[in-house]
Amino acid sequence: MQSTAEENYIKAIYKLSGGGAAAVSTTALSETLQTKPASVSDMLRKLSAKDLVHYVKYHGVQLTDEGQRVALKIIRKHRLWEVFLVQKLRFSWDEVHEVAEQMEHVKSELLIQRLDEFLGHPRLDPHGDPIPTEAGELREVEQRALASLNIEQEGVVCRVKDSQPAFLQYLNRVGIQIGSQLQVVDKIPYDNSLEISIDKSKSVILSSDVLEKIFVINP
Amino acid sequence: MQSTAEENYIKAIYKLSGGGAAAVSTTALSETLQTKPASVSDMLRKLSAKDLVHYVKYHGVQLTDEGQRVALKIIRKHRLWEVFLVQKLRFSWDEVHEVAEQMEHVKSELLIQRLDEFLGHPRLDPHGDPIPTEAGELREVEQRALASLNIEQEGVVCRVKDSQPAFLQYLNRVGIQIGSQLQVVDKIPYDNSLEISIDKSKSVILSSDVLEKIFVINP
DNA sequence: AAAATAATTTAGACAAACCTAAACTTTTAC
DNA sequence: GTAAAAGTTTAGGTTTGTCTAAATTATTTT
Repeated sequence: MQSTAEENYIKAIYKLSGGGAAAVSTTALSETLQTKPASVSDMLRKLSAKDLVHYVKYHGVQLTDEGQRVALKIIRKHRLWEVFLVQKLRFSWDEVHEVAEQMEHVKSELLIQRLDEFLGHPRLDPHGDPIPTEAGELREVEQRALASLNIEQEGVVCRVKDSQPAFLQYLNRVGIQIGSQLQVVDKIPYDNSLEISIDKSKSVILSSDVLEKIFVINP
Repeated sequence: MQSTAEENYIKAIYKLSGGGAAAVSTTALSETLQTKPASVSDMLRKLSAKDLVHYVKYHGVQLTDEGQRVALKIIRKHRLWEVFLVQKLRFSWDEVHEVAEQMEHVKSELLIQRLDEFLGHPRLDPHGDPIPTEAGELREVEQRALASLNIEQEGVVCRVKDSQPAFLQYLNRVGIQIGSQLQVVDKIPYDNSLEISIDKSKSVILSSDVLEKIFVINP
């Protein structure tokens, strides 16, 4: 059984490596986790001793198969709790992350099984991220970044890859949510921003930073 | 804000003092919390510095008003989660305690407000214990221990004062749950046990230990 | 390819929450 | 009312997870 701190490291390694494949640097982890690089080194030695990561000094870490299984389990719990908070307790998508971050560490197999059942075995969380199955499988949906669309092309928002309240509140304000119909009205080559129409009505200009974080289907 | 460990001490003091009034000894706490008396002394000094308890060396602790408020908040969270687990996730009453013990430490005012609302502002948890209000009030129901009933007298089970799985599973086996109609069939003076009929059908003999833990209304 | 810079690890400390062993109070027993 | 027993606290140590400062390794620059 892992401690909360260990679980947070494993989750961070998973996210930074984009699914557990690539190696992750100490500095990257220290930024994500808001701890000093020296503390990260310590913890990596510990996770390595537990065979949750492959760790080569000065050359970064990768999750082992076991580490990956653990990561997917935590992510499953996190995303199921997010669905619960939004669908059952009327949280908005910018309020769920911090609370789910705490609930994901509650230890009980039965709890997660029953929660999944209670929610009707959802496939996606409120940000459009896929929920791993009990067996640890990620069912990805084909999708592309809004930034990759050309003029006139359309898409339906299926996912946003940033859970920070500030970003989600920004999307609330411009009127973008999961399911919004977007269309590229114009390209501004100067800074790679796009003018986007939302649900066939108002249009806004989105910076390339934002365009990289919004994903659509049927492009 | 209190740590999980601090919260567990405050909860234990509340329970052992029977509501925060009486003073509680170091040994009693060490037994309840499964820690050594020396560790309890340490923590009491710490809680005292935070003004959550009145602590006089060698003479036990009591909760301060602030400590009592904190205790009731934790108990409120614990009992609301128990209701959730039983009513929404089909847990049985002997499975909820351990999980609720973890969930009670999640920090979010909004979460508890919304959970309370989602559950329909329940007044009692699955063991019949009252749920403190948001304002920190305990709405007790008039009740008496089964042990205090005389021959022929009846009552409806409204509460059981022991959340240990072993005890609750014992009640499951003899067929007693919240709402069961009990009647005293016979008194056995030798060991103060009683013969009790359950829901006007089968009858069982309950030891005085057990009789002290079951509470009834309309006696 | 050596020197400068950046990234990383080791060494030594600290706080929280626990422990054991020893010292100290309080209570109980005679 | 003193002595033994029981209960409690203090002193010093451990583990987990963090920190700063110093040492080490890798990378970049020239």
